[in-house]
Amino acid sequence: MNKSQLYKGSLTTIILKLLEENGRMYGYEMTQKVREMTSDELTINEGALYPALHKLEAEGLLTVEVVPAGNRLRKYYSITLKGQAETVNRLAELESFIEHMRILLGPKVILG
Amino acid sequence: MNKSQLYKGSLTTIILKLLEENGRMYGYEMTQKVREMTSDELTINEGALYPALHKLEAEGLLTVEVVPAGNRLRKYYSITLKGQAETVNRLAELESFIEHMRILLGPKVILG
DNA sequence: AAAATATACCTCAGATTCTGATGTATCAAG
DNA sequence: CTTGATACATCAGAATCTGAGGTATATTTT
Repeated sequence: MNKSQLYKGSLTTIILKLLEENGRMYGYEMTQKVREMTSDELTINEGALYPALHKLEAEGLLTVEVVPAGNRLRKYYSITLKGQAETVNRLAELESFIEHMRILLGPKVILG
Repeated sequence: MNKSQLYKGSLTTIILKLLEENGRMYGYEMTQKVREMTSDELTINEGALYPALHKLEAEGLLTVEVVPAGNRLRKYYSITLKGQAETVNRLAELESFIEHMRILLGPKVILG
Protein backbone atom coordinates (compact mmCIF):
# COMPACT_ATOMS: atom_id res chain seq x y z
CA MET A 1 0.00 0.00 0.00
CA ASN A 2 1.53 3.27 -1.03
CA LYS A 3 1.28 6.59 -2.79
CA SER A 4 -0.45 9.01 -0.51
CA GLN A 5 0.19 6.81 2.48
CA LEU A 6 -2.42 4.76 4.23
CA TYR A 7 -2.06 4.26 7.93
CA LYS A 8 -1.17 0.75 8.93
CA GLY A 9 -4.26 -1.15 9.92
CA SER A 10 -6.63 0.44 7.44
CA LEU A 11 -6.18 -2.12 4.67
CA THR A 12 -8.38 -4.78 6.24
CA THR A 13 -11.13 -2.22 6.77
CA ILE A 14 -11.01 -1.36 3.08
CA ILE A 15 -11.13 -5.03 2.07
CA LEU A 16 -14.10 -5.74 4.30
CA LYS A 17 -16.01 -2.70 3.08
CA LEU A 18 -15.32 -3.47 -0.59
CA LEU A 19 -16.71 -6.97 -0.14
CA GLU A 20 -19.67 -5.72 1.84
CA GLU A 21 -20.55 -3.35 -1.00
CA ASN A 22 -19.71 -5.52 -3.99
CA GLY A 23 -20.65 -8.94 -2.72
CA ARG A 24 -17.79 -10.88 -4.20
CA MET A 25 -14.38 -9.85 -5.46
CA TYR A 26 -10.98 -11.31 -6.21
CA GLY A 27 -7.71 -9.79 -5.08
CA TYR A 28 -6.55 -8.24 -8.30
CA GLU A 29 -9.99 -6.78 -8.83
CA MET A 30 -9.70 -5.00 -5.49
CA THR A 31 -6.45 -3.34 -6.49
CA GLN A 32 -8.08 -2.08 -9.68
CA LYS A 33 -11.22 -0.94 -7.93
CA VAL A 34 -9.25 1.12 -5.44
CA ARG A 35 -7.16 2.67 -8.21
CA GLU A 36 -10.30 3.55 -10.12
CA MET A 37 -12.16 4.97 -7.13
CA THR A 38 -9.25 7.18 -6.09
CA SER A 39 -8.21 8.23 -9.60
CA ASP A 40 -4.90 6.37 -9.25
CA GLU A 41 -4.04 8.26 -6.11
CA LEU A 42 -4.09 5.16 -3.95
CA THR A 43 -2.48 1.87 -4.90
CA ILE A 44 -2.90 -1.30 -2.92
CA ASN A 45 0.37 -3.16 -2.72
CA GLU A 46 -0.14 -6.81 -3.61
CA GLY A 47 2.53 -7.80 -1.12
CA ALA A 48 0.25 -6.44 1.58
CA LEU A 49 -3.06 -7.46 0.03
CA TYR A 50 -2.63 -11.20 -0.42
CA PRO A 51 -1.34 -11.92 3.08
CA ALA A 52 -4.17 -9.75 4.46
CA LEU A 53 -6.76 -11.75 2.51
CA HIS A 54 -5.30 -15.02 3.76
CA LYS A 55 -5.41 -13.77 7.30
CA LEU A 56 -9.00 -12.58 7.08
CA GLU A 57 -9.96 -15.93 5.66
CA ALA A 58 -8.12 -17.77 8.44
CA GLU A 59 -10.00 -15.64 10.98
CA GLY A 60 -13.30 -16.63 9.44
CA LEU A 61 -14.20 -13.13 8.27
CA LEU A 62 -14.06 -14.10 4.60
CA THR A 63 -14.74 -17.22 2.58
CA VAL A 64 -13.00 -18.05 -0.65
CA GLU A 65 -14.15 -19.72 -3.84
CA VAL A 66 -11.70 -20.65 -6.57
CA VAL A 67 -13.12 -20.03 -10.01
CA PRO A 68 -11.45 -20.76 -13.35
CA ALA A 69 -11.41 -17.74 -15.65
CA GLY A 70 -10.36 -19.05 -19.03
CA ASN A 71 -7.21 -20.97 -18.20
CA ARG A 72 -6.35 -18.89 -15.18
CA LEU A 73 -7.64 -19.02 -11.63
CA ARG A 74 -9.45 -16.40 -9.67
CA LYS A 75 -10.03 -16.57 -5.95
CA TYR A 76 -13.29 -14.87 -5.19
CA TYR A 77 -13.69 -13.68 -1.64
CA SER A 78 -16.99 -13.09 0.12
CA ILE A 79 -17.68 -11.67 3.54
CA THR A 80 -19.10 -13.91 6.27
CA LEU A 81 -21.59 -12.97 8.98
CA LYS A 82 -18.68 -12.69 11.37
CA GLY A 83 -16.97 -10.48 8.84
CA GLN A 84 -19.99 -8.24 8.61
CA ALA A 85 -20.00 -7.79 12.36
CA GLU A 86 -16.29 -7.02 12.30
CA THR A 87 -16.84 -4.46 9.55
CA VAL A 88 -19.18 -2.54 11.83
CA ASN A 89 -16.50 -2.51 14.52
CA ARG A 90 -13.79 -1.43 12.13
CA LEU A 91 -15.83 1.45 10.79
CA ALA A 92 -16.68 2.58 14.31
CA GLU A 93 -12.99 2.49 15.21
CA LEU A 94 -12.12 4.52 12.17
CA GLU A 95 -14.71 7.16 13.02
CA SER A 96 -13.39 7.24 16.55
CA PHE A 97 -9.84 7.64 15.24
CA ILE A 98 -10.86 10.51 13.01
CA GLU A 99 -12.73 12.23 15.80
CA HIS A 100 -9.68 12.00 18.04
CA MET A 101 -7.45 13.35 15.32
CA ARG A 102 -9.87 16.21 14.84
CA ILE A 103 -9.64 17.02 18.54
CA LEU A 104 -5.87 16.67 18.73
CA LEU A 105 -4.92 18.31 15.46
CA GLY A 106 -7.41 21.11 15.44
CA PRO A 107 -10.37 22.16 13.34
CA LYS A 108 -8.29 23.09 10.34
CA VAL A 109 -7.56 19.46 9.72
CA ILE A 110 -10.17 17.06 8.44
CA LEU A 111 -12.64 19.70 7.33
CA GLY A 112 -10.73 20.10 4.04
CA MET B 1 -0.99 3.76 22.14
CA ASN B 2 -4.30 2.06 22.79
CA LYS B 3 -7.93 2.30 23.82
CA SER B 4 -9.93 3.29 20.81
CA GLN B 5 -7.16 2.31 18.45
CA LEU B 6 -4.93 4.71 16.59
CA TYR B 7 -3.64 3.68 13.24
CA LYS B 8 0.04 2.99 13.09
CA GLY B 9 1.90 6.00 11.87
CA SER B 10 -0.28 8.64 13.46
CA LEU B 11 1.67 8.98 16.69
CA THR B 12 4.45 11.10 15.22
CA THR B 13 1.90 13.41 13.65
CA ILE B 14 0.30 13.91 17.06
CA ILE B 15 3.65 14.61 18.69
CA LEU B 16 4.63 17.15 16.05
CA LYS B 17 1.30 18.94 16.25
CA LEU B 18 1.32 19.07 20.06
CA LEU B 19 4.74 20.69 19.99
CA GLU B 20 3.78 23.07 17.23
CA GLU B 21 0.82 24.25 19.31
CA ASN B 22 2.37 24.23 22.77
CA GLY B 23 5.91 25.26 21.97
CA ARG B 24 7.68 22.96 24.41
CA MET B 25 6.60 19.78 26.15
CA TYR B 26 8.09 16.76 27.86
CA GLY B 27 7.03 13.20 27.19
CA TYR B 28 4.93 12.52 30.22
CA GLU B 29 3.19 15.84 29.72
CA MET B 30 2.16 14.72 26.23
CA THR B 31 0.52 11.58 27.58
CA GLN B 32 -1.46 13.66 30.07
CA LYS B 33 -2.40 16.27 27.49
CA VAL B 34 -3.79 13.65 25.13
CA ARG B 35 -5.73 12.01 27.95
CA GLU B 36 -7.17 15.34 28.94
CA MET B 37 -8.07 16.42 25.41
CA THR B 38 -9.84 13.16 24.63
CA SER B 39 -11.51 12.72 28.02
CA ASP B 40 -9.42 9.64 28.72
CA GLU B 41 -10.57 7.96 25.54
CA LEU B 42 -7.12 7.90 24.04
CA THR B 43 -4.00 6.87 25.94
CA ILE B 44 -0.52 7.18 24.53
CA ASN B 45 1.53 4.12 25.36
CA GLU B 46 4.89 5.19 26.79
CA GLY B 47 6.52 2.19 25.16
CA ALA B 48 5.62 3.76 21.84
CA LEU B 49 6.10 7.40 22.82
CA TYR B 50 9.69 7.43 24.03
CA PRO B 51 11.19 5.56 21.08
CA ALA B 52 9.19 7.85 18.76
CA LEU B 53 10.58 10.96 20.47
CA HIS B 54 14.13 9.63 20.20
CA LYS B 55 13.64 8.91 16.54
CA LEU B 56 12.20 12.33 15.76
CA GLU B 57 15.13 13.90 17.56
CA ALA B 58 17.61 11.74 15.63
CA GLU B 59 15.95 12.87 12.40
CA GLY B 60 16.38 16.50 13.37
CA LEU B 61 12.67 17.24 13.64
CA LEU B 62 12.87 17.91 17.38
CA THR B 63 15.44 19.30 19.76
CA VAL B 64 15.71 18.33 23.39
CA GLU B 65 16.59 20.24 26.51
CA VAL B 66 17.08 18.48 29.84
CA VAL B 67 15.69 20.50 32.73
CA PRO B 68 15.78 19.57 36.42
CA ALA B 69 12.35 19.70 38.04
CA GLY B 70 12.99 19.47 41.75
CA ASN B 71 15.20 16.42 42.02
CA ARG B 72 13.90 14.78 38.86
CA LEU B 73 14.68 15.37 35.24
CA ARG B 74 12.43 16.47 32.45
CA LYS B 75 13.33 16.31 28.81
CA TYR B 76 11.63 19.17 27.07
CA TYR B 77 11.17 18.73 23.36
CA SER B 78 10.78 21.55 20.85
CA ILE B 79 10.06 21.41 17.16
CA THR B 80 12.73 22.49 14.67
CA LEU B 81 12.22 24.29 11.36
CA LYS B 82 12.61 20.97 9.62
CA GLY B 83 10.05 19.56 12.02
CA GLN B 84 7.62 22.33 11.15
CA ALA B 85 7.94 21.55 7.48
CA GLU B 86 7.41 17.87 8.19
CA THR B 87 4.31 18.69 10.22
CA VAL B 88 2.78 20.34 7.18
CA ASN B 89 3.45 17.19 5.16
CA ARG B 90 2.08 14.89 7.83
CA LEU B 91 -1.13 16.85 8.14
CA ALA B 92 -1.57 16.88 4.37
CA GLU B 93 -1.07 13.12 4.29
CA LEU B 94 -3.63 12.66 7.01
CA GLU B 95 -6.17 14.74 5.14
CA SER B 96 -5.44 12.76 2.02
CA PHE B 97 -5.87 9.51 3.93
CA ILE B 98 -9.22 10.65 5.32
CA GLU B 99 -10.41 11.78 1.91
CA HIS B 100 -9.52 8.39 0.44
CA MET B 101 -11.27 6.58 3.25
CA ARG B 102 -14.32 8.77 2.66
CA ILE B 103 -14.33 7.72 -1.00
CA LEU B 104 -13.71 4.05 -0.32
CA LEU B 105 -15.92 3.61 2.70
CA GLY B 106 -18.82 5.75 1.64
CA PRO B 107 -20.47 8.95 2.84
CA LYS B 108 -21.93 7.41 5.97
CA VAL B 109 -18.48 7.15 7.43
CA ILE B 110 -16.51 10.17 8.57
CA LEU B 111 -19.44 12.55 8.67
CA GLY B 112 -20.24 11.63 12.29
C1' DA C 1 5.61 5.99 59.06
C1' DA C 2 4.37 2.79 55.55
C1' DA C 3 2.05 1.97 51.43
C1' DA C 4 0.10 3.38 47.42
C1' DT C 5 -0.17 6.38 43.72
C1' DA C 6 1.66 9.84 40.60
C1' DT C 7 5.47 11.77 38.16
C1' DA C 8 9.22 10.95 34.78
C1' DC C 9 12.26 8.59 32.31
C1' DC C 10 13.63 4.15 29.96
C1' DT C 11 14.27 -0.71 27.46
C1' DC C 12 13.07 -4.92 25.32
C1' DA C 13 10.74 -9.23 23.26
C1' DG C 14 7.40 -10.19 20.34
C1' DA C 15 3.49 -9.13 17.18
C1' DT C 16 1.55 -6.87 13.34
C1' DT C 17 1.54 -4.70 9.13
C1' DC C 18 3.68 -2.87 5.46
C1' DT C 19 7.32 -2.11 1.35
C1' DG C 20 9.76 -3.62 -2.42
C1' DA C 21 11.60 -7.27 -4.79
C1' DT C 22 10.99 -11.41 -6.91
C1' DG C 23 8.64 -15.40 -8.81
C1' DT C 24 5.16 -18.20 -11.64
C1' DA C 25 1.89 -18.43 -15.26
C1' DT C 26 -1.74 -17.03 -18.68
C1' DC C 27 -3.40 -13.82 -22.12
C1' DA C 28 -3.80 -9.92 -25.52
C1' DA C 29 -1.80 -6.68 -28.66
C1' DG C 30 1.48 -4.78 -31.76
C1' DC D 1 8.01 -12.48 -29.96
C1' DT D 2 8.14 -9.18 -26.79
C1' DT D 3 5.78 -6.01 -23.90
C1' DG D 4 2.21 -5.18 -20.75
C1' DA D 5 -1.86 -6.66 -18.41
C1' DT D 6 -4.02 -10.18 -15.62
C1' DA D 7 -3.75 -13.14 -11.44
C1' DC D 8 -1.83 -15.41 -7.93
C1' DA D 9 1.99 -15.80 -4.46
C1' DT D 10 6.25 -15.54 -1.13
C1' DC D 11 9.89 -13.47 1.44
C1' DA D 12 13.54 -10.41 3.74
C1' DG D 13 13.62 -6.52 6.00
C1' DA D 14 11.69 -2.16 7.94
C1' DA D 15 8.58 0.33 10.81
C1' DT D 16 5.56 0.79 14.45
C1' DC D 17 3.11 -0.74 18.12
C1' DT D 18 1.71 -3.56 22.60
C1' DG D 19 2.53 -5.06 26.99
C1' DA D 20 5.61 -5.98 30.40
C1' DG D 21 9.15 -4.72 33.11
C1' DG D 22 12.66 -1.52 35.24
C1' DT D 23 14.62 2.81 37.92
C1' DA D 24 13.91 6.68 40.78
C1' DT D 25 11.70 10.69 43.07
C1' DA D 26 7.51 12.95 44.95
C1' DT D 27 3.09 13.15 46.88
C1' DT D 28 -1.00 11.48 48.93
C1' DT D 29 -3.53 8.21 51.57
C1' DT D 30 -4.18 5.10 55.27
